Amino acid sequence: MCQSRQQAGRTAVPTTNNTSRISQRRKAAIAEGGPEYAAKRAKLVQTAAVVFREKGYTTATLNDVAERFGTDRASLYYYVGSKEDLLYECISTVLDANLEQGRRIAAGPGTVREKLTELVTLTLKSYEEHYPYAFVYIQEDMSHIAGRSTEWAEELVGKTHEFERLAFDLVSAGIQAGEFRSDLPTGLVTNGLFGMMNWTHRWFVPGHSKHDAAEIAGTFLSIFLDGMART
Amino acid sequence: MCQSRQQAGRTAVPTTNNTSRISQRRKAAIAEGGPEYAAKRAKLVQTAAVVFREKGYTTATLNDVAERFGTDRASLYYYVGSKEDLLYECISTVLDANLEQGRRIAAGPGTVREKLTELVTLTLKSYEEHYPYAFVYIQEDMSHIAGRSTEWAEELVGKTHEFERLAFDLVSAGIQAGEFRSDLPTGLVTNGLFGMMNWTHRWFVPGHSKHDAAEIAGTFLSIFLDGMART
DNA sequence: CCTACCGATCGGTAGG
DNA sequence: CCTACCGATCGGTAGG
Repeated sequence: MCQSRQQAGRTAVPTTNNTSRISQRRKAAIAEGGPEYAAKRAKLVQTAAVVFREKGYTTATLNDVAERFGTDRASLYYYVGSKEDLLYECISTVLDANLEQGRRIAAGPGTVREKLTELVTLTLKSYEEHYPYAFVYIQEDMSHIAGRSTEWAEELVGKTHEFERLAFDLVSAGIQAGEFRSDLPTGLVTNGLFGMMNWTHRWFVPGHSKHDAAEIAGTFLSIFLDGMART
Repeated sequence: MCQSRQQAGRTAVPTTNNTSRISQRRKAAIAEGGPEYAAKRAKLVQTAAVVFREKGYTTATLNDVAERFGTDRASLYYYVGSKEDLLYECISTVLDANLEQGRRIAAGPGTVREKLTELVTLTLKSYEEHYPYAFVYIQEDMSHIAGRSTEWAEELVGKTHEFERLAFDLVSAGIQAGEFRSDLPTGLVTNGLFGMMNWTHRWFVPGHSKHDAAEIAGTFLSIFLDGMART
């Protein structure tokens, strides 16, 4: 794709020029914490999520985002420092929410089956609630997006792994406790569960599909929990 | 990302200029059917598949492909008419193979469980065998890639739906025959199965992963078939 | 002086 | 098959 001259160069310096006048004004506006500014910034991120969902992150241009936002492309830089900033904002919101709830479920009371039921339901309801942010999160493979391991990409990949680990540990505990069958590799089982959940982004459009998140979660859980039951 | 002027325009005419000198020479070479030419063209498609897998189709440039192929970007047009041609070649090979085998399985003898076992095993072994073509097929969402409904995109989407329909009909037949439980929506069940299979592209690297296609297929089938069993 | 931008253009690269 | 380019557009920044 088209790269900025900073990326095109051989240096590994940050992509964004953080000393430009517009970036200084952006930082000042963020520091001030005006509620109007914050609201308009959040609205911009939402607009970006809609456009990224429609066209894909790399194919979508900042001009597409600006047009939908009803402003000029150059004006976006009053709110964000780069296109990647927009992607980060889209993803981190839903990811942080999922992770916090996931940790709470894992640490809470209940059997493995109950906790997995909560975790799967949370994931699909979060997808429904945080659409299209959640779509962008699943669609955009971080390892493909970030050419090199930037700090923010590593953070998002790390948090994704932590969430997956919550499920893996629950499956593992279920096998240990004798709730689940023990003849299948735990990693493959967990990957299969996430496959059912994450592939929804290709066919589930909240508000426009035949079934809602609760029904989808229920169906997947029926298959998974019965399929994993000790015979 | 950067779009060609044909796409940027409002017309629905083909992207490629098929009257250019290089395209006429390409057609002549294809018509002649020289084995050397065909072999080098196939090698180019394979190189493209490797690059598309690494960077993603839109992010990858023809210069990336040419560099890996050991030639100039402009020279690629002696073998293919456009970047989209390379994507089509990558995908149609694996898709046609899967569809042909899938039809044979569906039309053949056996119970629903036996046929689904064959279909899932075929899909994962095909992924393993046709990697990285198969990765590109799953990764690149056709509805995102083709801005408008081009002929080749429609063909690939149609064939994908036909393959999915084979599985849907098998699940449906299994419910009718009393082999499967009847309390879950057939569409969601089928989507869950394809989710398990297709999400492999995010974590399964043939030859570099802990488990092979047969083990993955066996694990998914154990969960799915036991989970779908009539209680 | 501030805010929220605009019109114009930068260096580079896209597919062809 | 390369050299030499095109019309268009990229993400990002300049001054006002």
